[in-house]
Amino acid sequence: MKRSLEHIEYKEDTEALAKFAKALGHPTRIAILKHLENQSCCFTGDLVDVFPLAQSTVSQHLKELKNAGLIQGELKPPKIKYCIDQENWNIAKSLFQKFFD
Amino acid sequence: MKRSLEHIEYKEDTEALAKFAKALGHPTRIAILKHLENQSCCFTGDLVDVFPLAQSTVSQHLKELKNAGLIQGELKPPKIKYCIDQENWNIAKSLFQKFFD
DNA sequence: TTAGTTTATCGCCAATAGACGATAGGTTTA
DNA sequence: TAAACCTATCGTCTATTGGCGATAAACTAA
Repeated sequence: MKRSLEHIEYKEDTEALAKFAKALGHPTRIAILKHLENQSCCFTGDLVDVFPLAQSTVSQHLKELKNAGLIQGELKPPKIKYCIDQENWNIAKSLFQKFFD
Repeated sequence: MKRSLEHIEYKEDTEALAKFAKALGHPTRIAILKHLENQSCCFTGDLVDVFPLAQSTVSQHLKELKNAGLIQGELKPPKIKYCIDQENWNIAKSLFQKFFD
């Protein structure tokens, strides 16, 4: 994008909401989060079994969810346990709530 | 994306939520919608004045919001009046609500 | 009919996203 | 130590996104 440097300034809430929404903007990531809500937590391998996607692809989606703050990874060697990041989850929840009135 | 043809099948709600989220995944579009919530309605030209973006860019964002169903355009020649699509807005609202529990 | 106004679309370009296979980096177990 | 297991990262590819200017399309007003 040509204007990536001379960035438009938006309100903090607007940026935050867009960031969360962007992370939710792919059905696989929605499905991952729904899965995490049910199971409360799970490992990467569990998800690779659930979705017909390469392990690297699932890992990439997890990374994006983690970057958005929606999930967090806990080292349980040799596995990694992913859970909803409850704090940011609540922030996202209230941002969407407020947005939709 | 290599697998765009052999698409994964997700639940209807998952697809719908991802579609709405994707449309919300850009700060400009969030800002446009917030503006529409305040003004209830507005014309393309109004938004072009508000945002430091080319007219074609604003038009493009409006198109994406319309494709997602979040807004609708009403012909008021020679202008076009954009408003929130209340029906789909409520659908989106409840999908996000349900998603976040 | 002509000119002006308003918005959508087209064509282009750079950057990002989404998929994959292959590889690397841990940890556990034999 | 060696082998096995689990996950992240790298490199590559294609599709999509987001920006712009220029142009087209549709309507109004002179």
